[in-house]
Amino acid sequence: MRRHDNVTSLDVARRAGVSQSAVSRTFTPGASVSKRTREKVEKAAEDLGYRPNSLARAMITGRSRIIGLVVAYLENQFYPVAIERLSRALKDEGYHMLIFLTENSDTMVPEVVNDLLDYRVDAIVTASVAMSDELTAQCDAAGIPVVMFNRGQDDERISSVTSDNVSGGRDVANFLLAGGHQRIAHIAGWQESSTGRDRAKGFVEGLAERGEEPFIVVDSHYDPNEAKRLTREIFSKQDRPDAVFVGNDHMAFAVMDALRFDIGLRVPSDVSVVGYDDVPISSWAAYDLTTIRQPVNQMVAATVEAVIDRIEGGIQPKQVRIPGPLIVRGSARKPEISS
Amino acid sequence: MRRHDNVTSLDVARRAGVSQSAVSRTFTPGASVSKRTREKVEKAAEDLGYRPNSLARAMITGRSRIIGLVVAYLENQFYPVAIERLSRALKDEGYHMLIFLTENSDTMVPEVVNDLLDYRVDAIVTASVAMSDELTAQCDAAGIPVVMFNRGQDDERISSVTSDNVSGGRDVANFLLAGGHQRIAHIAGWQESSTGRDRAKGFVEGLAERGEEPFIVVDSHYDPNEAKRLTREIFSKQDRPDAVFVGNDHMAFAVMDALRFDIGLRVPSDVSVVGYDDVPISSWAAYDLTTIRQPVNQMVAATVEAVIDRIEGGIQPKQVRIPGPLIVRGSARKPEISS
DNA sequence: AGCGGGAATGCATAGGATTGCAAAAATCCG
DNA sequence: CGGATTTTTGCAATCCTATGCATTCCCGCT
Repeated sequence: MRRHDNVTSLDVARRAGVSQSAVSRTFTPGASVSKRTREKVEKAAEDLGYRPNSLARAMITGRSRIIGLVVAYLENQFYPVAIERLSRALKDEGYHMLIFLTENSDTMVPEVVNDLLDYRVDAIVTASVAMSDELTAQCDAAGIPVVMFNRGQDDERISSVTSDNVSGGRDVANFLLAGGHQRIAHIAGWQESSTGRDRAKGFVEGLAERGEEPFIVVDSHYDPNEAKRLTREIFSKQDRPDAVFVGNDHMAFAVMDALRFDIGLRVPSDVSVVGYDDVPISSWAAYDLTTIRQPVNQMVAATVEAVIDRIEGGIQPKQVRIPGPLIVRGSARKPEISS
Repeated sequence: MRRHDNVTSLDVARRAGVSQSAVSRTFTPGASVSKRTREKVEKAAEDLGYRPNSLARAMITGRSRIIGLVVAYLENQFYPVAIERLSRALKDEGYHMLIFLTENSDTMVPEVVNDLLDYRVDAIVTASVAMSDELTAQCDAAGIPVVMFNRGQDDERISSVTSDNVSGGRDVANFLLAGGHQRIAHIAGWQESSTGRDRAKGFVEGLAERGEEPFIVVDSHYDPNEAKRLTREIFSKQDRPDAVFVGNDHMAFAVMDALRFDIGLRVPSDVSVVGYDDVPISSWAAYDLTTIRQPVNQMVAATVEAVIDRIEGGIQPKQVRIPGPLIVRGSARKPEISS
């Protein structure tokens, strides 16, 4: 097997007739090198095809410039889109992303986090994944900041970035009430997750403020198949809701399919449907889903900021909550315009 | 700023009363350590919370156990799904994924690849991204194997894994002809990409074998908006196709939306639509898309195998092409069952 | 008891870069 | 032009682990 003798800074140094330090310095922004040596080094590096070894650099500086991303699943389009933005934003800051897919379980997450710690990532971003206290402590002890994306957390040691799910839920309640709906069901997101809980909470509160109660609230565990099953169950009875707020868009599509194709109801004339996220598919004509937009760009920006702050500035963790607007489309009856 | 003094193998060695080598050996599978020292070391490591530093290990072994993934965009659900599978499969083999999102351009791809080379990744997997000859040569010189996922390549130095797009295209042609369609359009994938070309080629050949010609073939550049525009253009004329084969599912959805909601045609009674990929959305009732399945699992398995072979075995690059079945659903008129 | 051989251990080096420190060179300024 | 700075430069130590080699240990066998 052919060994590819990597060209090192020493090789470059020899060829350029300078010390190895000089080479290092030409490739370190802000280091002190004269124009002449820099040119010599650059020439030699070019000739030899030299590029600094990031791993060696990471070893000595103690920064890998790698961010670990832990994400549970990508079927819900919200995450791929967010990851895409996140990756781009981090690249602009000179960071790279080591990605891990995992189940949101008590056995897999620690395993994955250990792998990340082994790679001495500079920070960990979790998306749709919760961290146990134990794990949090472990990262904290290792001095590795954790930022949770789209999942809140009471633990003060962890930064989190979410949209304002409570007010989002409340907005949905108000919108549906304004549309004259009487019997509003909620197929809620996973009640073990902060997003699921908060959206449900805001929604129920919103109804309560107007003296109303939800027709029913059920936990879908963020599983579209489960959501479908629940839809069939709830809507095939005689006394059925006239509107449903679904915990996220991805499930809302499944719900709409079930309503239209399994049960034969029409949206929105028979039932109004509202989702949460505003993923790209929501604007597709087949669904045209009214939903709360999660401001992905702002959320990503906040995440990157939180990450960088903690890595470079040593700033304390913070909890960011960004409000998102209601996007009115055709899947839910609209309120009469009151003059 | 507090320095988190990382615990090193030396610390563990001291505490366990053994040499640093012994520590290293306990954490290296297959190395020669007695049960007694192993236990002492494990105990000490546990106490101190020691975990071997992957970066240091990578430096000395020359393997980072990191695979670089370059992918152009994640809106097309085919890629997130594939990435998810890929990540899991690689993890099982002890590899991790450094992910890069890029445009499929001549300026960005080299930039990204350089970043990857800097991290001394063990291999590069590209998804929906083409590599210039120059770049290929560069990776080759660095001894880093490249595997292209879902994109073919003439260059023998690169492994590629695709489905059999030519035969897939042909199958579509046959299916639509068997369904009695007379005027079949093709809103093709990007003709600069092998997938786009091959699917179009197989389709046109398939028609030709039965003495037919496509109604029209246009290049959508894999852009759903462009596909929509083309759909409106093609189908709003008097003399319109009675079927359309779309270059991938993601565009097929856009096409169906345009047909139904912009033009007011019905699928499949007015127009049959066939896609390519069989992403999860295709089976959603709202689209119920007839399509060619890309066998993601097999493709991922082949990709992982190709990667590992080249890293560990030094096997030569190879081109893998896996056939995928036609999945018949409701978006295209079905052939009469001939007794 | 003595010997042979495999297993276990430790020593020391390597891997490729960054960086504090001190020496050398270049620059400034009166 | 000489001394005082400032800028460049090189030396050498450091980051953390893997591993070839030499040595020691242990065990079984005659």
